[in-house]
Amino acid sequence: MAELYHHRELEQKWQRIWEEERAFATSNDYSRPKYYALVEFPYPSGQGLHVGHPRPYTALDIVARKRRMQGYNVLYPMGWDAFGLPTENYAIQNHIHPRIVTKNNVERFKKQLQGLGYSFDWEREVNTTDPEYYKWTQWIFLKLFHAGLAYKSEMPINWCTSCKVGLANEEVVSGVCERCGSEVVRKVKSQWMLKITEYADKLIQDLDTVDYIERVKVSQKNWIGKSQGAEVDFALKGKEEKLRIYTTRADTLFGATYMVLSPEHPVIDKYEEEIANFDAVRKYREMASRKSDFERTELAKDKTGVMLEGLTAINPVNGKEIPIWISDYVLMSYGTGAIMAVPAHDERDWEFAKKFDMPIIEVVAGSPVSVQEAVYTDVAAGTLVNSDFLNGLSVPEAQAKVLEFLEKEGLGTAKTNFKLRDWVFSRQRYWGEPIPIVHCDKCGFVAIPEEELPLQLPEVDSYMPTDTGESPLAAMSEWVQTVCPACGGPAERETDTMPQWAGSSWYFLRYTDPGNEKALASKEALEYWMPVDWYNGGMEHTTLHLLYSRFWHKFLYDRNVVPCAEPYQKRTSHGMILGSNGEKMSKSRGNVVNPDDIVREYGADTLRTYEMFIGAFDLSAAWSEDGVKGCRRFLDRIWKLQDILTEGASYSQDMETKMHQTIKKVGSDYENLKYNTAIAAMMALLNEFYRKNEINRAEFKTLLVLLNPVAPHITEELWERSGYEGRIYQTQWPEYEESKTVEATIEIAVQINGKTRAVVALPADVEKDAAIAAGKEALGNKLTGHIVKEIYVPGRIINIVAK
RNA sequence: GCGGAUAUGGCGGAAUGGCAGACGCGAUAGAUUUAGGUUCUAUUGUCAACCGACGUGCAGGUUCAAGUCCUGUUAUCCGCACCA
Repeated sequence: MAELYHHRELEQKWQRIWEEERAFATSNDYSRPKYYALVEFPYPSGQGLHVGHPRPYTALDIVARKRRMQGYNVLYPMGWDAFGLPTENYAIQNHIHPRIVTKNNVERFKKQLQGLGYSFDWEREVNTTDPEYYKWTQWIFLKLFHAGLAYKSEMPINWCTSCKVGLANEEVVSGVCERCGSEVVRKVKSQWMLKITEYADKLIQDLDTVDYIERVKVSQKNWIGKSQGAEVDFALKGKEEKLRIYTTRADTLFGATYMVLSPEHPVIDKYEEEIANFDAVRKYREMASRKSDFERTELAKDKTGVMLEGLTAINPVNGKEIPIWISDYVLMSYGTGAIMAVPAHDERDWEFAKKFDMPIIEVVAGSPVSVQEAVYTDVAAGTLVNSDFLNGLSVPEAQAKVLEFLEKEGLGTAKTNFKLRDWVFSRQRYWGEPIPIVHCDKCGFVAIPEEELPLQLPEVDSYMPTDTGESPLAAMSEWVQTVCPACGGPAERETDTMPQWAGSSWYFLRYTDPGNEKALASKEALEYWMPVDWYNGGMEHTTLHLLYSRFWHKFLYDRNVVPCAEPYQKRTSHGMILGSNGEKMSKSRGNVVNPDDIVREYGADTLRTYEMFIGAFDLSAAWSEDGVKGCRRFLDRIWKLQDILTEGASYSQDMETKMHQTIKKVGSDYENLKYNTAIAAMMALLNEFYRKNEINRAEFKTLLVLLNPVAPHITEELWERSGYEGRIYQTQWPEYEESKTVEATIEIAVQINGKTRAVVALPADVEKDAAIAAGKEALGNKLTGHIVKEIYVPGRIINIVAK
């Protein structure tokens, strides 16, 4: 009898040996086939590792280990996305430097990850807060700046009243701060912006060239929000000036009965004198400006607005005079900040028209009820009416024709718009990358010279953001006061820092060559390793992080820094791990599971196996301690196979087919995110050995290798104890023969009218006639009536259709 | 409102249009044990307990055959939200 399975000693032993032997160090031999597997690097929070972390890490660890056994040079790296607010807030509360907090958290995280036996190449660890790392984050920013893609702009930003920091639109959730839940208000500040909109089209188009799971592609497309329409000029009666609007329904031009401008539209100020009711207009604009974006959209479902008395617009296609309104349902930040209102065929316009009693003219027929009763927006079915030269056309035909007309007459042009807006890149915080720009009264904004990078974060007395909204860096006058690199005169440093997204937008490049002092990575390393072959991360990052990093990568590609247009060849996402009550794990719900406890009590291999067995990889799954125990039992039974091990050196006759089938299934399941069924297949195989009460050396060896990517420690130990050659991590992935996965005789269900009535055992290669004859014989007198049809699906089923 | 996903035993979940419920958990009975735990064996969708009938959110349809395909519908979860 073998001794008991002591997971603790055994796991520590192998983690030590792997480290000593540099088992998973990536080779720089660029002649070998490469494989780059990537998981999102964590934010090293003070709470330590969450049980959610090991799910994706184990999944790609399985892929990485399998690839190594298949002869690939594998890069599977890990690092730290360590700038960010929680660390800074902790530092403020406890009066510890964020650098120290980060260092402690990273140490803890690293120890926890190493305790799980991941095959990360720790020699390539990166940390976004390391000046040698953020030197290159700043370098990329300067490239963007020189290319005109980074600019400063006065603009209303989302201001978190509690964090005292500007937030990107994406960080505002339901009108409150994504991080702290406090109220978000609008505040005008001068902000650094990145022109991601310049890449909007490419970011959509190139999705066709990559292998992302469908819902990730869909959400990227929705976020970018491309729409094709037209810009049309409406004349102002008695003025030279024209008002430009944006529409996706130029076909409905004849139905435009009024115009609506955004309250911020500049033309309003211009004609202050002529607007008779300017006091009312001013009042409305003030009210609108006080509202946050959230209030404007969420709380103002009820349409409001004011008509501009004294100004009239002229519909360019029919010369009709129409009134101009302002309303906050029209946003200055999209299109031209002005629309033509076609109440018959646009829901918002219809509501507005009903409220303010504006005329509703039908120009697309097909509605079952009058457009006075309900809005009609069906593009596919309608036919144009009341529209002069467009009458009788379908919507798409009308769109083409009216556009042709507008362009010919110089009244408008086709125009594509995007919902995507430029990226607010400034944070008024300490714990982030300093923006390497100075402001000189004479020269304006000037980049600091590349040789001066990294521009290090100075030591400050307080990390507390100021009430005025300035970064804590602003209080460091010694640091702020500098000389202009262009003219040598006095200048001031930028005191805002970069958002957390910055460091994570390019980290995968640094892994390819992390020590490089001359470039973010060498050309050779980038050409060999990029693109990432498989990137897995959370669904919560499928819009922002993915979009931002693709944007930076495309920019770097255009600047000839990286060799490919897309950073990630394949992107998958994992589901969340929920508490045992099916709710999201959180301290307040009291359902948090600490991975350290599981590792201590059951072992890292058990935790890994359980998290892979818990359910479909891309769906969320609830934690179950009983499920953990079941996986531990499975490993115990693997361990005890030692007791029934016999000497045979090839698969036994009756196990051969099963072995080949299992190799095939486990291998393909590992590739297709079906870790749960891979483990189920190995459990079934294990049960088979117990049923026979024996396993030979060839069978055991194969089973150990198949299981190794999931449970690396126990399989390495059993490998050694059984006297197989070398280490299991150095061995080859087993091959299977397709012909040997097919059983010689198969059991086939025999059905009458689709209901199973008998089962026959037949040779796998049986002919149809013989199969049906055997089937009928097995049915015997159950078969009555006359036979209409006989169906034989090879290897599957015999169905006799009888009446 | 728009977009995406999900719905299968007591539970987690399997099923290229071909015997629904693999695998695991839990449960029941038995063996081992002083006992509990562990381990082992057997049973375990429901009803009927003999043949059998019924079963994948709900209602239809296609097919020799539907959890799977089509049409409609309900519920839950996630994302976005006046983007003209």
